[in-house]
Amino acid sequence: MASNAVMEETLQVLKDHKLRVTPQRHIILAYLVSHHNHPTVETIRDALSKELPNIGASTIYNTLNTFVDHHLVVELQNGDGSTHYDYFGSPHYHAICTNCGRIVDVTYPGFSETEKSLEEKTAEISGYMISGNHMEVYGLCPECQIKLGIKKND
Amino acid sequence: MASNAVMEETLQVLKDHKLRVTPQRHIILAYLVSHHNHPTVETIRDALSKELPNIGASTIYNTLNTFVDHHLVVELQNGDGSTHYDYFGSPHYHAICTNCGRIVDVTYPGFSETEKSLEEKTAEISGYMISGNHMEVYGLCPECQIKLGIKKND
DNA sequence: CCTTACATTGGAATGGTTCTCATTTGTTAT
DNA sequence: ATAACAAATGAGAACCATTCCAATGTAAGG
Ligand SMILES: [Mn+2]
Ligand SMILES: [Mn+2]
Ligand SMILES: [Zn+2]
Ligand SMILES: [Zn+2]
Repeated sequence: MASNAVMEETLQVLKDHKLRVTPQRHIILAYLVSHHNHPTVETIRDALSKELPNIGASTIYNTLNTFVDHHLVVELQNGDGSTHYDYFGSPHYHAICTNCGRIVDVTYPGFSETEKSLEEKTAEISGYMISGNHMEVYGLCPECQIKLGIKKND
Repeated sequence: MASNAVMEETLQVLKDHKLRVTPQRHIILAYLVSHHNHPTVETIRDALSKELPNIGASTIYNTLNTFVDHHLVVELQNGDGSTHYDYFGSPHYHAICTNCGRIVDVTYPGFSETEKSLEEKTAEISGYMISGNHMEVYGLCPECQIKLGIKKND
């Protein structure tokens, strides 16, 4: 279960975004804030089965779509057919395993400059009024490298 | 219809990748090489209805998935629910309109360095063995800016 | 030309996501 | 506190992009 501090924080986030505070929204957001596992709707439903035993799948979809609209949450695909969700509290991007689908967070000093530069150049060239970006990197996670018997430098 | 030169080029591409040369593959690849409209499976099916009146949807999916596996083609989502496909002849990324879904190609001098740097840093930090990346930028296309009556600098 | 491994076909199945609508609930104003 | 209204919820049905399957067709090598 989410800590008291997380519950306070998420309550404030909902209020800041002028979103109606329902138990479902509060609990889902608290779950996302305290878990960086990039869950699917099913994963969330299972994880919250104690706190919200009767929640409908549509409510989870509605809630997550609302969070996405408010840029609280981002959507990710890893090739397994379902959408993964991620609370976007601090800027980062993702490395996605092409073998097992594992998604890990990545950032580095200077990443936000890279981002900003990409957006500025894109605006200049395309004429789009930029509102955001997604960067993803694909490859084999360390575990799959071992599992598949692949040598790094050879 | 695709030009003679395109047909020769795509034939060679298929051979280079040791892909069996079927009319369906050849025509689909030629279509993608000569159109940068980021089509869906339905778009492709409609566009090729003269040349391939009896092609099955599963054949188009199979073909495109094969091309994706061989890194000839990349998949894109623009939020309309279906996957868009793009022949990836030269390195570029995409600006996607959040209002109408329009996808345009972008590149700039130094882009490949940005890409390479992102991949190297990701490998270092995550331990993944990198095989590729996707970068996308979101915003309003020029047409939608006008349609929605949005001023750029104000 | 024969062989065979692989590709195509079309229809059915799948499954993630959205839709519908009756009911409940949160919020704001009185 | 209460009332009134808009918005959210949840169960199930509907949707539809994509995959699966078994039968048929065909490209490519010998
Ligand atoms: Mn993340
Ligand atoms: Mn493109
Ligand atoms: Zn993996
Ligand atoms: Zn647009």
